[in-house]
Amino acid sequence: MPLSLAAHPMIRKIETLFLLTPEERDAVVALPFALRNYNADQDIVRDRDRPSQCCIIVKGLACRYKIMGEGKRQIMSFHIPGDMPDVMSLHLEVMDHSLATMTPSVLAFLPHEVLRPFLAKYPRISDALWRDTLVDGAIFREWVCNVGHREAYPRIAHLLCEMFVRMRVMELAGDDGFDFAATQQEIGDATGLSTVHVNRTLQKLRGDGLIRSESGRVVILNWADLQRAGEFDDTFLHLRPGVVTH
Amino acid sequence: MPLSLAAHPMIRKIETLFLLTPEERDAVVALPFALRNYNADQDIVRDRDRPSQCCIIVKGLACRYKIMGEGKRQIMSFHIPGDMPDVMSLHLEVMDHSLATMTPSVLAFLPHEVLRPFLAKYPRISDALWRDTLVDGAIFREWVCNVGHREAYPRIAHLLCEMFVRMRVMELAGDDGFDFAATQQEIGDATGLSTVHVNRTLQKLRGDGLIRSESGRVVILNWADLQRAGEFDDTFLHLRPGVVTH
DNA sequence: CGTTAACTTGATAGCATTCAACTAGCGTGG
DNA sequence: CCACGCTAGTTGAATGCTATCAAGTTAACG
Repeated sequence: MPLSLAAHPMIRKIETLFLLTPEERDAVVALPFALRNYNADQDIVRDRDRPSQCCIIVKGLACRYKIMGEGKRQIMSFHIPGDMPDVMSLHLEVMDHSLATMTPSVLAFLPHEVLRPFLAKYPRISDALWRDTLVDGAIFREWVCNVGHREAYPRIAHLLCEMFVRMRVMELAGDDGFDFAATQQEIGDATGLSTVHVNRTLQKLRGDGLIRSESGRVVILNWADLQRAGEFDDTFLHLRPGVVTH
Repeated sequence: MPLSLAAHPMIRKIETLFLLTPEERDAVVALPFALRNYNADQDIVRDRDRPSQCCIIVKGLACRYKIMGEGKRQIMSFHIPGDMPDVMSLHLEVMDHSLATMTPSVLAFLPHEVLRPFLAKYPRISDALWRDTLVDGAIFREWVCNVGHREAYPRIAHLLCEMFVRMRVMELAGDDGFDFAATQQEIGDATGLSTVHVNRTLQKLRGDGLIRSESGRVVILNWADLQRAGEFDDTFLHLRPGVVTH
């Protein structure tokens, strides 16, 4: 089931890291992805699973999470179209967390047995995927900093900045805002804050004229101040120079 | 400057993930590592650097950190002999954090120009390094959970469990405890807690008979309860089955 | 239009920070 | 040899950010 070249999420994603040759691009497009539709809040892979395939998010919003003691859950990252949140399963047999959709989504799957020889044949693409997992790691480190050393207000501001830049790079956001269907509960699970406090903090961000949030959408009213509030610096996203951000 | 085979930290490290063939082992030993001594609290690479080499920790204790606003610092990981904390620089040009020793240390360096063709020649070792960076990523995710959803007591317990298992796997710890020269300040920087609170929490852990801590050394008095206190589960370390832990 | 999920608001409680001071250990230099 | 200074660790009190509890409001949806 071929995906169209123009909007191919994997190509766009890799090219946020470096430019592919035409042959490489063709090879990616020729890969036998299996598309599948998901509802909101469906698990894609679960903690302790041993996946035999990798997925790419084509449409929708997903997250990694882990259920902690007392049934609370920690969200460890959000994922947007183009992301391949389980490439790691190529090298790590057992999942140490779960992956789930947050909105109705479309995912493209590729079996490990197809991907492995493909990467052996195209080492530059293999390196690109390695690089992508390294950027993921950099984002996790940033989250450690965010949750570890920032208070609620900058913490949420930083999260919004990250999502905005990542979406813009993938051309999924205009320059004024982006679709972000996370509930306040989910933002709390990601930032380690209670729903109540997320609510109050968002109100403050709105009151300060930094953002406006409608249902499922965040409008950036003052990008400079939002970045300042979140101490945001996009170095950790390791974007290829020349990629459009703002 | 060849390192002895028996205790070669890179080999031992890779073999916590999978077993090397004799030829692969020889090839690793033959690599032209450059050894260098460091004092405590010296930077190895700095935020924004563009490293041209990778390092392996041969002896000592190191950490990744980032300076946050107001001069506070967040430690994002601790590193022990065998760790290669900047392999990522092979694929990510610019450092998004710093790397520093915490104790007097010995490091072995290998230029990117040597490592790159080496990895091209030994794809299994290349995959092992990829895998190792993925485990690093898994540890960061665990830290997000730890800092995001656990209170001081389990948070510190979890950190101690992690360090103990990692050290045991590298045969750097007996079954009763391990050398850990982090100051309470540094533990605070890593867990996002104030020095004062780290101090009080350690006292509680000691008072509950879980650990004993002398200068630079942690003695595990009750491993089962310490794990329970920290909700610790070593899945995220992705150890090769058969590796000795406890 | 009823039902449920998401969001909002107010009040109370608690974990952790901050400030400040004090102790212990250790190396240096007079 | 002891004073001095420095670092790491310890303790107490006060403040504060954030969680929790409880209830009410809005929005979405069949």
